Amino acid sequence: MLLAELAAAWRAVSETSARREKTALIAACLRDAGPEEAPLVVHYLAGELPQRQIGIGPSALGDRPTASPSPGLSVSRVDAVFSEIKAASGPGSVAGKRRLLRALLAEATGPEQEFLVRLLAGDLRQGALEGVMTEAIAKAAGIPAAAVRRAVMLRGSLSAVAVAALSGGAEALSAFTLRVGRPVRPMLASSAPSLEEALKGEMALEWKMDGIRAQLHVEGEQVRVFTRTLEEITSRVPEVVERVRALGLRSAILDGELIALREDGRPHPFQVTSARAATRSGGIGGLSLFAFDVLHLDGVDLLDEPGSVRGEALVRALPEPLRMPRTVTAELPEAEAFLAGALARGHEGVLLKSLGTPYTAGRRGAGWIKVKPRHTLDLVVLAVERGSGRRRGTLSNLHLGARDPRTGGFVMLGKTFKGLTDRMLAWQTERFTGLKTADDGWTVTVRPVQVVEIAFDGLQRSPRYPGGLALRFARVLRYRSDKTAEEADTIDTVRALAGFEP
DNA sequence: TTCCGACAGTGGGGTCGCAAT
DNA sequence: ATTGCGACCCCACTATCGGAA
Repeated sequence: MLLAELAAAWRAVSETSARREKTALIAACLRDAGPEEAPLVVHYLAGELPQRQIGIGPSALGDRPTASPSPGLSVSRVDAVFSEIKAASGPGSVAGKRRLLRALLAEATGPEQEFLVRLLAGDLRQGALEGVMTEAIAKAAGIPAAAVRRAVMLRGSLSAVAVAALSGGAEALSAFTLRVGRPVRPMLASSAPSLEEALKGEMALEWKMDGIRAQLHVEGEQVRVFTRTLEEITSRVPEVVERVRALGLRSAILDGELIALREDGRPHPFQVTSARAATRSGGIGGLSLFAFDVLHLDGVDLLDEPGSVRGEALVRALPEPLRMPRTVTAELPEAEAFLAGALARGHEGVLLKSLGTPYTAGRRGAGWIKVKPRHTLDLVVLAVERGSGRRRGTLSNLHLGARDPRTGGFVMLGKTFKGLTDRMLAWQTERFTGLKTADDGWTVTVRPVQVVEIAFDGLQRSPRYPGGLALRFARVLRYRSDKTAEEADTIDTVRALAGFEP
């Protein structure tokens, strides 16, 4: 298939907002691509590369050569060049990667260049990623979307499933089953503002820890560990591998959290856990496992079993210190006490899990609900950045500061663009245009007078901001035009809230 | 006809490894 | 030795479409 056809399909998908039309366009494109190139089309139109990452980021995409006048590039040739770029490493490799990329772009026409650059930047914005792609595969192969979705969750790969579906139909998809050693998409949780809203009848409650999600595959002596995105991190967490190997499980797939704990059992800040899990040289150690689910145990698949059955299996499989603390209740006061216990021990909150639902991998369903307390501060807007994509033409990303009573100035604590409705976006664009004091084309500096109420999950040490503190997951609740900047929260309040010296 | 679940989009801070400076 | 870049951990929230009720 010519890249030009793919680029044209992308253009068409971008230009319609109807999902069914997007699905139909992509399905047609999949049928046009032969069996060789269909997996590439699936990857590209879902905004991914089969190589995953090739070492090309935004800064490498800046300069483009003159476009070729006529299309000649095939989809498989693009794939070959991407592999070549990925393979480049060692001294001089950055320049080498860029040379290869430039040569590829020189072979492409204008629309093809546009597609390639947007693909590599992760910026296709065609309103079709995995969800729509799954529908399109189903449509192209003439099988139910649910069958495709399930195969994707079990196989962890869209393109592998697409190939099977297009060549072998529903029958080929039934060959994708749970297999020890091959990670599945993890089940995700939605969130609720309070226990009252989340607790519906009898449910399991578990601590919610601020660690790294991990899926462990055990087969006799062999233990492998995967992250939420199915990256393998076995070699980075030898202490966890050893601990699980020592249990002598015959075969198992476990789901849980890895976290760095202090001697007193309280959690380290997330930054410590993250650093330990990211260090490849190994040997740092110090991560503890808290498993909360089991998808397979001793030859028996459990992921379609209800939560209660999997809970019992987990108790059989693991000793208590390796399991996430858990209780089962239908009573609000009991749930509140459990949440208070989790918070008192320094954890984020709790998860509420329905006892009846199976492990619905890869979906953020209503089966699991997280509840975390929310902190708020009244901060002052110091500057605003221009938005992009659908926020183009607006002032979107807010720079937030706390008042410094000693200097009369403000200490920046981070940015946020979250929580804004279109109406708020329109209002703030107008408001901050009126308060503008400087404009570098991207960031508009404003008179620091507008107060905004910000919700956030916690404070962390920051090497970036002047106060040595940054907000975690800040989002806008509402503008406080009833307050003046002199009434905003001070940096002293924020420091006291942090509970540590920056 | 209205409601609601799923999806895509818009980005946030921090850390590591590697290559370039 | 330091800096810059890419990748990947953690993540919240709104708008929209289209099927369910």
